[in-house]
Amino acid sequence: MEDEVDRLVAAWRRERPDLDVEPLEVLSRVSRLARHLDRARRLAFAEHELEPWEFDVLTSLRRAGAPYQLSPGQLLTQTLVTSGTMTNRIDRLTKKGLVERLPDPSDRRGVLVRLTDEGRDRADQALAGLLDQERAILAELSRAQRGELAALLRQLTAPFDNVPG
Amino acid sequence: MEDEVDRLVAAWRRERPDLDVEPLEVLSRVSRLARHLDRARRLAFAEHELEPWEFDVLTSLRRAGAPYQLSPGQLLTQTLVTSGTMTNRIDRLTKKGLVERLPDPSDRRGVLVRLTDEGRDRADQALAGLLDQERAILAELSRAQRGELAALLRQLTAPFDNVPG
DNA sequence: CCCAACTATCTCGACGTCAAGAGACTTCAC
DNA sequence: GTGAAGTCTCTTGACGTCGAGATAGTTGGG
Repeated sequence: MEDEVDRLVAAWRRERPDLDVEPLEVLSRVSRLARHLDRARRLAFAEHELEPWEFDVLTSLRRAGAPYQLSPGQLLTQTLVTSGTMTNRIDRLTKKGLVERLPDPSDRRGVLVRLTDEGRDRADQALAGLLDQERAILAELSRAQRGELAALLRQLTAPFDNVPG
Repeated sequence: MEDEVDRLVAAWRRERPDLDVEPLEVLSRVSRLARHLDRARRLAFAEHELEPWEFDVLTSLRRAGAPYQLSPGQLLTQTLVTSGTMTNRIDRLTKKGLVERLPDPSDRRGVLVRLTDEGRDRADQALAGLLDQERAILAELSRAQRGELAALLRQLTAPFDNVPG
């Protein structure tokens, strides 16, 4: 089956026959698929009355394990947003009762952000919903194909994930 | 080589051993890789003094072929932004002399956005730079692997690209 | 001890996007 | 032809993010 990238590549080959546009076959698909996934996730989370950014923060805390608390700085590095954004997010999640701020007992500059019981439940429910949705999307592929795809993608992500930058 | 998703999946298996988190192996990698690509692209475009959104608009016009003009509405559907955003983008690109607005001769409500000569050159240069960068990222894989990867990704994107929504 | 350098979090202003709707024009059934 | 419905672009206001700087607290060499 043809997709939007096939059309895009065909247009480039017509307009710029001098260029080798083969890289777009892989990387444009990655970007476009990510965009589709963002939209699909937004819908899935909406059923649990969560925004994607809320899910990101709550699940970072959830993955940390009991007692489900991290500093704002640790949350920054996990979610890849800036500090001003994180302050704002924690404020809003606190207002909704999903997290709470505690003073860090070992550093008076610091703060710890802890999941409330409701925050934990909401994160767990939303994760289950997300996985159901993703399984449906991946039903296009066989188990073996999914494994292959994961391995190929890992080869591309590993260099990014294993350098200082 | 291990990547960030391997760590993420391991954390979930520890915290939620009851869930099957296999879908994350594929789709979290897609999302994370897209994020890395966004950053890398921003850097590549900066060498040509272009923002990613500028590249999107200019190359949509470029791909249309001579005389390199489209209506704002056509640009909306290509770039997946809303109309207010597109008005703003066209305004800024006009100020930079990369596109110009022309009245649509066949519909007085309408406008045509046309690439200037400079806009066309900038789009061509930025595309070449982007392809060089993407080739470097894909050098991790053999030609055959790239083909496999493109085919697997097409299977996932095609359903999104070929439905009304 | 003390001070300089460093770290952690929060504050603030600018910016880009979105969503809803207004205004201008076109189309088509009657 | 005329009016209602549809289409196209632009305007507006709210919102979330970023980036730079401010504030408060910590650390370590001398």
